[in-house]
Amino acid sequence: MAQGSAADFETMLARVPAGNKLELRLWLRMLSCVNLVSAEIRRNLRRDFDVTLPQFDVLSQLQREPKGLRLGELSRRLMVTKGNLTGLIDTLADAGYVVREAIPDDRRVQMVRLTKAGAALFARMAKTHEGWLAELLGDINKPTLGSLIGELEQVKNSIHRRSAATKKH
Amino acid sequence: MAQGSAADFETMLARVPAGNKLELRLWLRMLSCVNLVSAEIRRNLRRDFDVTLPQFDVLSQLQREPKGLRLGELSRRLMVTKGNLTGLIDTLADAGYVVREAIPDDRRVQMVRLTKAGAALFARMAKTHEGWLAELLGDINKPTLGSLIGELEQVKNSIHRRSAATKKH
DNA sequence: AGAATAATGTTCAAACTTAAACTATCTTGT
DNA sequence: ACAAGATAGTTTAAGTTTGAACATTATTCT
Repeated sequence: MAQGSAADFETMLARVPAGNKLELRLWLRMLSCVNLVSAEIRRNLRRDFDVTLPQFDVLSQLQREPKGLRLGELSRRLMVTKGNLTGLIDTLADAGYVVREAIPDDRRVQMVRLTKAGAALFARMAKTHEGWLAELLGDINKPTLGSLIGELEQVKNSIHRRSAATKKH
Repeated sequence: MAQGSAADFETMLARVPAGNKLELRLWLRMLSCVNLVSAEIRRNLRRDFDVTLPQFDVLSQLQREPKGLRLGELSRRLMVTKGNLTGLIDTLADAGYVVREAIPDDRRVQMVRLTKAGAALFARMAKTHEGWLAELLGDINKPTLGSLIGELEQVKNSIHRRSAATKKH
């Protein structure tokens, strides 16, 4: 990176005062972790594959769906707006990694799927990407990883049930 | 939000295949949680205070430091580039919420601190913000919150020790 | 069928973000 | 003192992201 990057260790430890509500402390801590990992992954993707993180995320979702995805479904999965996705897909389509396709049933929808080149690119990246994560989280033992995954599922479910965006009616 | 927002419940549960490496699953789950909370907080801040999330983050950091912070230090704490911060501070200064100040010792540095108006705005927002988090994470009991905070500190430390950005060569 | 409503994706303006190049200033080593 | 290097913040170009308005196409309700 061109600039001062992630905070140094001492600064980080001072970030979440113990006096605060537990929920706030948990939020700030999750945010730190995600920011740190995102920064590292983005830097590595650019350096090794000349791909941006959002582009990687799109390819990653499409890779799971050989038949392709509608833009709206892709938007929901990536948790970005549809307007954002339009430009992102334009770029990836220009690069030859994805194609848009109409479907006969509904002339409003655009299916998007990986091209051979896109699938090949993602296959190359996926292994490396998994390695970066294994390295970054290398100090965490298996039981802790399992515990975190389970507890964060509770967190995710709580947010889903209680956020305005996903509240039914 | 103008567009389809966060993924629906069923979609989210299907997002992290059990076959993958634990580290990848943990990463994707952290990312989901942070995206969901960020979206909700951003929406609420805009609706109730007409403030963006990045602006809130800046005010939040400055609120802890009555004497102000250098831009570089602020950049590290927020984990954003210094170039980004320049524009962000410009906006907040134009709005009258922060001021830049030179210091006598070193003519390169700019200290930034809250104005009275900025401190007043943040005080209004802080309570509400804490309430949003308490609501979103309302299904998580105290022991789980504590466990997560502790385990995520391990995660943060692992990333710090192992990321290229913070490795001591 | 026809009108009202909903859903899908695009366009647009404004704001955010990165990464790199740059200017100005300070520090270090000789 | 002075050159070389480091540091602080700004500028710039390219790309990302949101949120709102929009056009098009489907669906629902008389």
